Amino acid sequence: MTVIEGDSGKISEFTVRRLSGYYRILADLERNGVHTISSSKLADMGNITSAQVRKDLSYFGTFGTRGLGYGVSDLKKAIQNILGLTRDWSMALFGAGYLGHALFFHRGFREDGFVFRHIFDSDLEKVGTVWGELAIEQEKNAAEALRASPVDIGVIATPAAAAQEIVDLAVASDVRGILNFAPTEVSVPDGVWLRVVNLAVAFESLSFYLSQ
Amino acid sequence: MTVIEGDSGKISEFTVRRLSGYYRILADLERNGVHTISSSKLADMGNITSAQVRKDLSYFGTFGTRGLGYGVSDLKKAIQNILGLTRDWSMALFGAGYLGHALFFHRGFREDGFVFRHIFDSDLEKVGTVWGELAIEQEKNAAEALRASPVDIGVIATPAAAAQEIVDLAVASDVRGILNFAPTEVSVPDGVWLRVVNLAVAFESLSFYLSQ
DNA sequence: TAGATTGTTAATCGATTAACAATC
DNA sequence: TAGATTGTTAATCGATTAACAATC
Repeated sequence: MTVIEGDSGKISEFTVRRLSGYYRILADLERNGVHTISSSKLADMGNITSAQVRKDLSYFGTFGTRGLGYGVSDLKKAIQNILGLTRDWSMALFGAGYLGHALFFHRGFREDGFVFRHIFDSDLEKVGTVWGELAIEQEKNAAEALRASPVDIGVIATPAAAAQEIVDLAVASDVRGILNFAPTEVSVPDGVWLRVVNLAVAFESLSFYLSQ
Repeated sequence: MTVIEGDSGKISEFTVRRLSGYYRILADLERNGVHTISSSKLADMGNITSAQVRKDLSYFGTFGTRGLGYGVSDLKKAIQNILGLTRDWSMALFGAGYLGHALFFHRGFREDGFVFRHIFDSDLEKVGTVWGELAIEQEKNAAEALRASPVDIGVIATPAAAAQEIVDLAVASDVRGILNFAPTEVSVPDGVWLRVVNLAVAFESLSFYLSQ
């Protein structure tokens, strides 16, 4: 388990993922005009326990009122702040295939502050094609393009074989984080954060349980 | 943590996800002509410990030879069997948007035995459009279509607002598993397996660590 | 005030790792 | 045989949950 050292000790990735869940639920509640919520109601909506909710929040401060619960908008803002969603993150997409296309056009990322600034692909046929308002650039010019206009995050949606090379390129271009959607293990140096989304794992894990 | 009761006790989802990782690594090794591998080499390739590899495998039997390690092809076949990848799984895709498109055309799923048999969408503009060799069907005819031609797994790639309703429809049509890609919590009755892939969680968790 | 609910501590549960006898 | 490596047990580590005093 990857952990980070913060003011309040070590925060596990389990906690961070649940915070992301609370954030979405709170946004839904706010949209529906709900003003306060208890840890047990929040827990029910996220299929966990109320103790877990309170414990997760306790790593970052005190956000509730005993006897009353949490203010929906206040807690949502607090979590938004904890997750670093009060600022924009600029991103470069590597790989303009089906998955890259889905990520690029996925609503919600942009609203959350995740903004694509570059799209790179090695296929010259694709170079120049415009997605939204962004033209696909030549992958081999990526280092130069990223020097002129750097990004925080590299999103890897290339085939497995190309992934490590592209990660290295992104790292050399000073990205601080990598989101890897390619179905292969990649490594990054210390100081660069890595998140992995492996679709095959989800399918295969379901297959396992269905087979039992 | 979801667990299942098996012959050898309870298998945690952590173990299943790692098995999926071993499987991919072994497939790569086999493709590269490697014949044997030790638990520690396999561990290095997956960024875990050799004890973890041996422990995971021990839940299902003994697959190695002391002093020598594991036969790559044999272990790959054994894991393929454990994960239920020796048979085909038929699937219905709900939601023919960007993400559905990416999932449908993703190479590798089909090779793994995951085959889409239906595509449903509520947008009448899309109905009739052919993807690969499959025409998009009207979502409101899904129950009927699935009665005529049932599937094992429902893949949910609809907007959040529609997800629970579609899950209920899929469950009523006797799917045994749900893969939820919609950014919302959904619930399924006992006896139906649920896996969740939430892309926003990956982005937001990266944002958290980058903010520290 | 009485009821509700937080924040936090201590207990429990389960996952990971270390260690080593078995054995190729 | 000696070296290597498995399979498994016991120890450790860390995450979750229960419990409850604090307090609105």
